[in-house]
Amino acid sequence: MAPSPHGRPRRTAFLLSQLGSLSASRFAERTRELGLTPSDAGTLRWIGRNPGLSQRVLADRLGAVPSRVVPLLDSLETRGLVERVRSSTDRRNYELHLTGAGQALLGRLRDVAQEHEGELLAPLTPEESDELARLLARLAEGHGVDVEAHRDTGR
Amino acid sequence: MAPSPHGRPRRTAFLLSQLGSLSASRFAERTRELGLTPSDAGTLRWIGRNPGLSQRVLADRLGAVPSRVVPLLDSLETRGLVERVRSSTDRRNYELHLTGAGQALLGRLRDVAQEHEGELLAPLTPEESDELARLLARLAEGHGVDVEAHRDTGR
DNA sequence: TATTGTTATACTCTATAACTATA
DNA sequence: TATAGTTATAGAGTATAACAATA
Repeated sequence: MAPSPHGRPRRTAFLLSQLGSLSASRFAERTRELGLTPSDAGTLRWIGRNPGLSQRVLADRLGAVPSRVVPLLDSLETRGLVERVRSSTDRRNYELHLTGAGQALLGRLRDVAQEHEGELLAPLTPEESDELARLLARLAEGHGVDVEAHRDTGR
Repeated sequence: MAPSPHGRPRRTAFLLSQLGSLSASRFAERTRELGLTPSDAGTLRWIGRNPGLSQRVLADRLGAVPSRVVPLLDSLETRGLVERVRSSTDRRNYELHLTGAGQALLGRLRDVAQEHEGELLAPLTPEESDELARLLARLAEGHGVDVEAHRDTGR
């Protein structure tokens, strides 16, 4: 890319990294208030949208390795948020479901996500927020980032 | 924040996290080709801009703890990129400097950063890139993010 | 023989606290 | 007594590979 009009190099990519990190850490603070890590939150989201999915598929969706989701689900199951049900058709794998408590928490999680969104975009006007959303969506599309994928970036 | 005009919740904050993570990991790939971690790169940048600074100050600038910068500098010093010079006025602390090789590598690092910027913004027109830079700068300012600070987010 | 989920292990990254040497 | 830097240790997070159960 060419330098900016004044000859000073642009740092937009770097700024994007910094703000992305800020957004992720602020969101992690909010999920922590719900007793969840960002990985917990992503897992609840995926199971909520795709009830009955297997651990193998969940691992793929999260961009994680199967052994990684074991302690993740152990923790959520212990807290009564998720259930592992043996598949009757293939007894090797589980069908994952949210419990009632899990669904309720997922609802609160969505509220929290919207609050987070509002706080993050507060410095912008509604028009600017719209424009930013458009530009980021275009950038994501150009780089093949799946907007729906919930690959948690961790902290 | 209010939902988007069509009632579907916006995911701009999440998109920002994802793209920030993408930007950081792509940059890490490029620095790795130079034999540097992102932390190495940030350290070279800070010393290059502030020759003679102490490890304590460097740690503050990097947002790290003093014990963290020890192995970082050990590695850079072993590779002949950085020098630790005992301060003559206060023999407790070091004055950090880049060697000639360190300065040369910092130059290549700047080239790499600009290439990275170009690749990342490639899906946008120049006008859109300008607009994105403006919006992100406004967002950073609103949240008190120091644009010059080089707090590396890690991977 | 292949696949799902599990366990055991190890590796990376980082922070905390104790230590030394100077001041 | 306070500060710069160092070392030792421990913790979080994650991946790799071997394993048991089922297909």
